[in-house]
Amino acid sequence: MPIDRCQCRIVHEQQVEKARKSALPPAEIDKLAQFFKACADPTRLRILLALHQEEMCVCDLAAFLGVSESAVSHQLRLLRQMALVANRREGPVLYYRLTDTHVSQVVLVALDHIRE
Amino acid sequence: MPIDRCQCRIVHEQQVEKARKSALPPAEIDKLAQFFKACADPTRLRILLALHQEEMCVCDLAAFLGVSESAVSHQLRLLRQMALVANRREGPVLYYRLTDTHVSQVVLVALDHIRE
DNA sequence: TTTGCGTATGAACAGTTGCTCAGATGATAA
DNA sequence: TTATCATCTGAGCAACTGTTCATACGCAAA
Repeated sequence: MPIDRCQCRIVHEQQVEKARKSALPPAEIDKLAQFFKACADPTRLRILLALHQEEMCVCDLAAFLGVSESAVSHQLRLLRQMALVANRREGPVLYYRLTDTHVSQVVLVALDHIRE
Repeated sequence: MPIDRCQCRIVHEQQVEKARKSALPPAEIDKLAQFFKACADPTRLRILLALHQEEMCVCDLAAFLGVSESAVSHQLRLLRQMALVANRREGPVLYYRLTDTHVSQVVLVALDHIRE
């Protein structure tokens, strides 16, 4: 019987209907959530902020962050899958960089928010 | 002995040093991560997007989202603690709204990113 | 004060996350 | 080929997250 989980009697039908009409498709909501998840970890944030300055290899990032190279590699894979970073091979070394400016933009606006 | 966890011999000292100098303080990194965590859940994202249109009460949000009012209330508390939403009481009803435009801005830029 | 409604809260549990460890790639040089 | 280096990957586990359930709170009308 819990089909409609809201047991309230007073529901502003118009507002709910309006929200339903302008809602994004579930697939897009999930993608958005995934994107924010990628930014929602201190280690990954520091990676993104570091790469915002210039490209770096896994080894450098590990030294900068003070964590194991394995941990960095795992995080970079996640960021790669989300298309936030890309890499370039030079011999045995992989240099990572941000894929586009959207990432920096998002982080900088968020920074404005928490600083205000 | 694992003070310096990076066992690599080739570390680009200059780049690491540059990254260290321009790094944000840990407190700010954590705040940023918390902010993104608040956006990193489909339910909370849908709440934020709905409130971007107009203010809504807990009951309406529950109906719109198709989840229990308790679940909505828990999520709203989190968003309140992160100062992403604020509320206004009218009798027994609490109407929630976004606190500022930064949230919408961030979400919209992120949307651009995933759509490109 | 008592009742009823909308909302808030704490405990508890399944699912997820980020790390470490050990081993496997792939490129390069001997 | 073999050895070495930088990096990647899968398994495993402690810590965290989002939901449900039961209960408590706060306001308004009776």
